[in-house]
Amino acid sequence: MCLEQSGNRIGLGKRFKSMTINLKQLSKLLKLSPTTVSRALADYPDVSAKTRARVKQMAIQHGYQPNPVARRLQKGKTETIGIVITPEQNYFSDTFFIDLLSGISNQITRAGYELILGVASDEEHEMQSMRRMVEGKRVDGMILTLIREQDPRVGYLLDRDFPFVLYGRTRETRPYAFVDMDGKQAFEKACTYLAGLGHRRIALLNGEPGFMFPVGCREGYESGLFLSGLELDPDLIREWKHKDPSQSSYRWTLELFKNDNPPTAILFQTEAVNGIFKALDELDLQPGKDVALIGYDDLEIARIHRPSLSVLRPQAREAGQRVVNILMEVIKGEDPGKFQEIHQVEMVIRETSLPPS
Amino acid sequence: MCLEQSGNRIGLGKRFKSMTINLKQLSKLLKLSPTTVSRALADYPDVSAKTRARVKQMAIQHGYQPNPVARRLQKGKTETIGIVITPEQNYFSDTFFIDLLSGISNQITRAGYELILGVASDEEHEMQSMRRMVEGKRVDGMILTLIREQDPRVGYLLDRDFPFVLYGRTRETRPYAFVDMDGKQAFEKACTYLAGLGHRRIALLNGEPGFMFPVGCREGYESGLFLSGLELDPDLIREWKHKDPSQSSYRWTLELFKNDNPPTAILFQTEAVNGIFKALDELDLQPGKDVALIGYDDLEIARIHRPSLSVLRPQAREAGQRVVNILMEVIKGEDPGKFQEIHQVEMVIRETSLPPS
DNA sequence: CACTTTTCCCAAAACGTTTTGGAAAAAGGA
DNA sequence: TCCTTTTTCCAAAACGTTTTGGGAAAAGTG
Repeated sequence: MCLEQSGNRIGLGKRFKSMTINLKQLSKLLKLSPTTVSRALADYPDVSAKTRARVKQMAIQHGYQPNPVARRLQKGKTETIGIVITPEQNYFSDTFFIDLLSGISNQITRAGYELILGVASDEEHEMQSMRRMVEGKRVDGMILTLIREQDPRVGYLLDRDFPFVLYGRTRETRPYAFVDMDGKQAFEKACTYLAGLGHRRIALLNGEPGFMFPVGCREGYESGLFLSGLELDPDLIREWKHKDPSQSSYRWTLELFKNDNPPTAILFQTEAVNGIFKALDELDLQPGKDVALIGYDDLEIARIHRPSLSVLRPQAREAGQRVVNILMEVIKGEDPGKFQEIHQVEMVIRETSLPPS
Repeated sequence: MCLEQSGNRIGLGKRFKSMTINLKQLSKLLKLSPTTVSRALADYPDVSAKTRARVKQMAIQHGYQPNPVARRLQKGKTETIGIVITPEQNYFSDTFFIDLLSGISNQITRAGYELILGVASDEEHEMQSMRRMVEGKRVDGMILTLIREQDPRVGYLLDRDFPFVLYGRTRETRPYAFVDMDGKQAFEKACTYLAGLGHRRIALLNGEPGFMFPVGCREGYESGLFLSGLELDPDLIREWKHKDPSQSSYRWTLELFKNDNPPTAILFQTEAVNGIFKALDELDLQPGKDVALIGYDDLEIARIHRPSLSVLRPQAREAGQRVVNILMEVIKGEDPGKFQEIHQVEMVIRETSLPPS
């Protein structure tokens, strides 16, 4: 008993490793060369069907899996994609982002690649984390999210011809690959819908300037007003802060209704909904009834709130998958400029988009 | 112009690679052997101070960084840690988890390691994703979170002597390494605090059974009642569902106040706060004034809500860092049973923990 | 049968490091 | 001076794959 235990102890470190078999051992078992085994498993045509079957069967039997590190060295690839997130900017608490990440992760796994994650506290560390991945030869490609209008990451990667794909867009003249939601079309649709219901004073509570996504939202809003024959009133447009969406949107909503000609509808990013609800509550205005609301992103709260929130719903999972598929092409050497996708956004009408009372 | 462009085009694929230098090239530049250069950079004592300085200077000048893939192959390590998250179980939308992840990621980077992320849709895929990492030799160790009472992941890893650390605990007799928050002490503290204010009917809205963390919370709650000389009333204990914290806690809170002897205080996980606020609002009860509230986890909403929510605040970042430090020791071969840490939880009194009216 | 083609397999090299086991040169001791 | 010790460097092997460039045996062709 005591002996057995100490026997185990000594072997502990090695035990796991010894459970695993490598190519040379497998080939010895089969009385074949490592070359042939490798090629059999990779379905090369120059190995006979009979031996291929024999090899595969033996591989399964012994649970052989090629050591990815060795393969990466030989192939000169890391088989790894990098992404850096900055929780400070909130973004992450959004189920939307989780869906995006889920799509990304699953597609990467399907390709036999790995996703490595960096968590940065601010813009500077974000860049630092990315440089470590790129210059440290730790990844074959990068995925960028939460893009800013002037985004140094994009210039950095373009300068090095390093493969990357944006979820979003930026102001950059050189061609690059991206997948983006059609925020413009979405907000235009929402705006004309509300105008069609009879709303004449439609407000926009937009994301923080500096980031790219509010730009499209604003364009869509303005275009929607124009198409509906409504005037643009700068008093009805404000921005919430990324660092605390609820707080800033709360303050802004209160302020907005001090106006002598207050809005009857608000367009906004769903992230900011808590502050709006809070403010409306204090003002004794019923969401949906007194003020129509349409949010961008279908978060949990939008579904469970009473009244439930009408929203614009981007298909985040699908977008994440596309990002990865495109990145794989770019890594293969395809021209990034060929891959610029803008995805449509669906509108989900629930209880907060009624005609004005 | 045109020529230049096409020149660039042709070289595109190679250009990035050619920017980077490897050990052999560097050693040629220095007129030294690769051995010496490698050892100089690694501060071995058998290379003279003079050449070491020369080597390091040249390495910096040419931006040399050892290829991590080659080093991993030689060292027989992946220098990689794995983690799998399951967004279905919500968990992730919690800033608490982001803080934990942030601590984990930063500490892993500091160690020169990589963090690879799996996103699984359910328990089965969670296991599948982990097996891919472990059996595919893609990681040196695993970090597990959101632990269940009976957690197959733990048994799986123990059976293989594969290094891992839990954030949380499980029911398992074999020794394993973990970092956990002292949920028991936290809820006991909160409970006795409320009782000290004069509350006699204190309710517990606890996490879903099956997971481990609600167990400690309940123990602390019961112990707190006992220490305060209060009876345990099963009618005052309910569980919310992980899949939709807000919805289930909303229903439960409404139900609770149908009681002829309703509570004057509620203990709960902050994750469930939206449903509680919503229900209290409908019941015309003011949080803090009519019902005292203390939540577990200091989420954004706790700070910005008016009245602000008193909370128990776990130090997630620090916990994440500890998890990584411990995992590194376990990977080195230390006995996992030596590393079992339970961290204290701080109580933050804000506006929702007043005496009963 | 003799020659060509096809089928099937393999030895050796390569990927970029680190480690092992010296060996030459310099320094120290008598 | 000669021997020993210390200092400083390096060639070769190893990590576990995949790819390259054949080569032997079998099959086809006339």
